[in-house]
Amino acid sequence: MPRIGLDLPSLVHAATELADTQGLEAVTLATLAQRLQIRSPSLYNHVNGLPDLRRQLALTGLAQMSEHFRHALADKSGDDAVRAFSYAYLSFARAHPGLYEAVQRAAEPDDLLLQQAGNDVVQLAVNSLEGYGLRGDEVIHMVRVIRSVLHGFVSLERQGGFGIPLDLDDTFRLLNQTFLEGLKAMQTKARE
Amino acid sequence: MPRIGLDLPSLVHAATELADTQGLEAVTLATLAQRLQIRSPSLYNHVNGLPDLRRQLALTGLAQMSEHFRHALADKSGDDAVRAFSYAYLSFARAHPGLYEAVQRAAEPDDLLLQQAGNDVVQLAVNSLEGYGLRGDEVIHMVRVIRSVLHGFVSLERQGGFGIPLDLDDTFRLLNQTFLEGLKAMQTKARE
DNA sequence: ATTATAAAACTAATGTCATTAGTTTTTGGC
DNA sequence: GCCAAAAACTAATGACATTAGTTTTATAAT
Repeated sequence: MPRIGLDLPSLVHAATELADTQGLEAVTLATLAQRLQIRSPSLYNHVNGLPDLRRQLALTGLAQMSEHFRHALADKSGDDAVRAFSYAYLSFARAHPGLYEAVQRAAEPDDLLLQQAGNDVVQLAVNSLEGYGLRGDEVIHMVRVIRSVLHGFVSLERQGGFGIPLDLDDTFRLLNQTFLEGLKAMQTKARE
Repeated sequence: MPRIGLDLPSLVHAATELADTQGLEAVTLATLAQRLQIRSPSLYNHVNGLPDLRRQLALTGLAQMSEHFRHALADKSGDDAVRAFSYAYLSFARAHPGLYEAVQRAAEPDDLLLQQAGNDVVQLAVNSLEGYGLRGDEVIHMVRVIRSVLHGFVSLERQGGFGIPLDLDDTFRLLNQTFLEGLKAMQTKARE
C-alpha cells in the first residue's frame, strides 16, 4: 500500500485532462483511478462519488473561464470588448472541450458556491455589453442572447453539427458581425 | 411467454415518451424494457443495442422536426419566415426535449440516412433565409448562425443555464429581433 | 523516540446496466 | 397439421459506481 500522495487538486487535474482529451463521458471513476494508478474506491477519500467529481470539474472550469475572459477583456470597450469576449469564449471552448462540457450542467439550487462561480462568468459578459445604452432588464436579456449565440456555435461545432466543409472561423466572424449589428440596431431603437 | 406484439415503431414511441418526460439519459434498455413489460434482452429483436435505439430516436426526431417546420413555414416569407422558423424551433424543443436532445448527436460518417434527415431540416432553415440577398456560401454561413442562436437558447434554457428569474419568452423575442436586425444589416453591407 | 489517531490506501461484495449465447414458444404461410 | 422464422425467454459475463470493513502510513502529541 504505497501511499501515492494524492490530493484533490491533482485528482481534478487528471480528470480535466481526461475530459479534454477523451470527452466528459470518458471521465468515470474507473478510468480516473486507472490513470492515477489507484483502485477506484480509493477515490472516495477525495471526492464524494461521480457527481461530486463532475461538480469539481465544473468549479475549476468556471474559475478558469473567468480568468481567461477577464484577461481578454482587460482594457477593451465597445465592439472590441464584445468581440474579445466572443473570441475568448470560442478559444476556451476549443482548448478545453471537456471542461467546457462539465460547466454546462446546471448547479443544484442549494449549491451556492457553484452558482456564484457561474454568476462571475456571466458578470463578465455583462461588462462586455457596457456602453450600448441598454437599460434595466435589457442588459440581462442581451447577455442571454450573446450567451445563446456563443454556446450554440460552440456546441454545434463540437458535436460536428455543421456537416458541410466550409470554414468555421468564417462562420464565427459572420456570427459576431451579425450580432454586433443587431446589438447596435437595438440600441438605436431603444433611444427613440 | 405471451407474445406482446411489439414492433419497432411502438418501441420507438415508448422510448420517445421516456425521453421527453424523464430526459434522454433515462432512456436505457432496462427502463424501456420495464415500461414495455419485457425483459431487456428481448429488445435486441427489434433494435441493435442502445446506440441503435438512440439512432432511431434521432431519426424520428428529425422527421418530426421537418414536418413541424415545414408546416410553420408554409406561405411565409421574409421576416415572417425567419420568425416562424425560430418559434417553430423553440416550440419543438420545448414540446419534445428528449427527442430534441437525441437529435443533437452527430451522425456517423457512413450513416447516410441519418445524415439526409439532418440535411432536410437544414434545408428548411435555408429556405427561411431566402430573400435576404445572401450569395453563395453566405447562405450556409448564415444558416449556421441562426442554428447557433436557436440551439444555444434552447440548450441553455433546458439546462437551466439562465439563473435569474426573468421571462424567457421576452429574451427570445429580443433574440429574434436582434438576429433579424443583424441579418438585414449584413444584407445592406453585401449590396455595397 | 513512542504512540495514538486520522487519512489514504486497500479488498470484498452488491446492484445496475448492456450485451451475448443459447433456449423455448408462438405464429403465419404452406 | 407442419415448419421455419420471429419474438420472447433464461443464464451468464463484464463494466461501472458504490458501500462496508480492513490495513497501512504519516503525523502530531506526548
